[in-house]
Amino acid sequence: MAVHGPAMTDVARLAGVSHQTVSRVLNGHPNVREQTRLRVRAAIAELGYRPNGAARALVTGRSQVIGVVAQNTTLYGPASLLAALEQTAAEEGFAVSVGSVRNLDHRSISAAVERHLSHRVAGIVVIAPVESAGEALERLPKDVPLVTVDGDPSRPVPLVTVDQVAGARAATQHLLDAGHRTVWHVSGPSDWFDSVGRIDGWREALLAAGLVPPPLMPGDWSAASGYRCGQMLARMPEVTAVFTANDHLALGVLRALHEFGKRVPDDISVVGFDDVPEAAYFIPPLTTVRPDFDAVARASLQMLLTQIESGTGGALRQTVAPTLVSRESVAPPRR
Amino acid sequence: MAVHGPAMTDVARLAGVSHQTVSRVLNGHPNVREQTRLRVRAAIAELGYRPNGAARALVTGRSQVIGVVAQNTTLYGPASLLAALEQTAAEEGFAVSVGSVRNLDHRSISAAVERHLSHRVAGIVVIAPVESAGEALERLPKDVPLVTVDGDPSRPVPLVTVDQVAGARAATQHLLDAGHRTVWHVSGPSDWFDSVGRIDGWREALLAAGLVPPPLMPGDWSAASGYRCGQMLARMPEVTAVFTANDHLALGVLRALHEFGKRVPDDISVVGFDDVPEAAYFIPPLTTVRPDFDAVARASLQMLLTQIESGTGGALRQTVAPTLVSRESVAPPRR
DNA sequence: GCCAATATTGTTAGCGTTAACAGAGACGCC
DNA sequence: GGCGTCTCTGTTAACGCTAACAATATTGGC
Repeated sequence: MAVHGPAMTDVARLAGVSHQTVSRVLNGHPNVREQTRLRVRAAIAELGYRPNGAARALVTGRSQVIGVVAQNTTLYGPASLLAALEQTAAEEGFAVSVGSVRNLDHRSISAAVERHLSHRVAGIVVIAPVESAGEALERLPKDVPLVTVDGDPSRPVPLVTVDQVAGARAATQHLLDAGHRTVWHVSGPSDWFDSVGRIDGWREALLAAGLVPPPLMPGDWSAASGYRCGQMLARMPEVTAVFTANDHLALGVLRALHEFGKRVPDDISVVGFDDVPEAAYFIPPLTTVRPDFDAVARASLQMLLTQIESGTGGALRQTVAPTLVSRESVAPPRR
Repeated sequence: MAVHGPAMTDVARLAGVSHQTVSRVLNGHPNVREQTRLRVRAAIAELGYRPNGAARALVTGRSQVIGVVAQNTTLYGPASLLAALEQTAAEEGFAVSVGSVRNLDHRSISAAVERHLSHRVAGIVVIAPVESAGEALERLPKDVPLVTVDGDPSRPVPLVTVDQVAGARAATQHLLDAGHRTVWHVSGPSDWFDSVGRIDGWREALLAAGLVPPPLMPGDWSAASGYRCGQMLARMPEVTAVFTANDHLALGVLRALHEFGKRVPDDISVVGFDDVPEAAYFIPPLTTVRPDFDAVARASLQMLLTQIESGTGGALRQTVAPTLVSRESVAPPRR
């Protein structure tokens, strides 16, 4: 290991210039003669020189790294977001450092943020979809660019979020439009903002149609909990339409209905949320709501870069609209 | 943003010691008087001092960061691996920097590695499950600790991998044990080692039973390709058992079979691979093979840390055995 | 061909940390 | 009591880079 690569001075010596000129070439500084630039580039290539990010970070006070704090990066949503964020960041020349957290409480989040700060990240993206994270975010150091994704809409922190309410409203409305008398909802955990937003959207759509929302079936995002709720729904003959807070819940519901001999969409229509890649191959293919994770990633990175460059804090807010993807799990009710 | 936090000298001044003593306290150096240590700690706390990782990385030549190069972190396998890796790394005091790559070819991988190297990461984990990555890995700089996960078994590079062959053999054997005359296989893309290993295991099990493997059905991991293969399989009356290279392929197969009126497991048994969380809620619940991603993550990090500490290169190799998870998608064939 | 303006390059001084060495007490042993 | 040996602490010099300034070409206008 021992041997370190060549440093800027080595390149400079080989190219017959000062290290500062090398630095200028590297940073695309304008006033460098073309001929010199080429000589330097050749020297860089010949030595296989690689700039030392640590040294640069030390002197500029910022590294070209963006820290991400997230909880469960195995879930489809967070995973997609992280991947999209990383893609986008790479295009802008930034690396992404992940700080997974077991719980999204104050301590855990602060600790993750501290870790990022001691590496002098240029900015931080917090994927903080739950209640308990909110408080932590306000107490965070104000001197680092920060953006939250799917966080608490009521906090004065820069926020990018999928419009859960609109998505849920669209899903519910879609079922009502198909002719259903009412729509049941299997929700996510109540401390997730995503959950709350989807519940709100569902409720709004029903109220707007002059309907009284039926009791909520609370789930926890997992297919297992969807299955349990599905078993209950299957036993209630009046149920003809179900909107689930994500596709995995829908999968569980579908299986429960199947076991109880209920046919989808003939007996009961189902709409999910997320549009996981497999949703098109559920039995039957699932009508669902697709959030645009790329757009969210782009928006949050953009917001972060703006802060980084301008130095402005500012509590911006941006919302990305999801789209309804119509497949075969919805049909008019049989009378 | 402007304002930088306190530096080590500030802490030193407040504690009435030299900055070097502060450094010693921070790094747990033995020869510091207890009283001094406490005074320093108090000063650190009072100022909210945070060590500057960049400066440390500059002087030591290594940061407390581990770089991960991966392709599609949205897929269940890579995502789980990444999450597990991050968890484990955090416990050891390391941050994880992700370098996603669009393609796993030489150029892309090298570029990602270069990015990590210029940040002077302590080590690199390459999740390189495809053929085209192999070459790139051998050309990589030898002076940085590196471990590959699910890489090319034939290359002289430290490697941690799930025992694909054993997993596939177990899956196939499980179907044969149930009484099936032969087992068909829907595979992953042929340039993935995971794929190749699973094909080998399937073939081995059949050959060991004195059977001639039926033609391979090539898929690409997606439910869509599983669906296409499933449509073909459903038309062939002699097919009674299918082993798919992952659970999403299985999902596609299940749906195709369902559409063709084939019942699982009554008419055809299906076994998947991965044990995605939803597999237990497929229709019917899927028998599958579960790789232990945590174990893989632990093993690779361990291997990496060993290299980091000892400075030894060494082409170690470690294999993690997967386990068969039996559910309802397998039954004896009807005669 | 001369001067000012401009383009290009070089020099110097840190950034905040660790490593290597040096110094100052305290202790024990002959 | 002198001296080697610890234990603890301080001093100095890098690490590789960028920013600020200084110095040196080069250019254009007359």
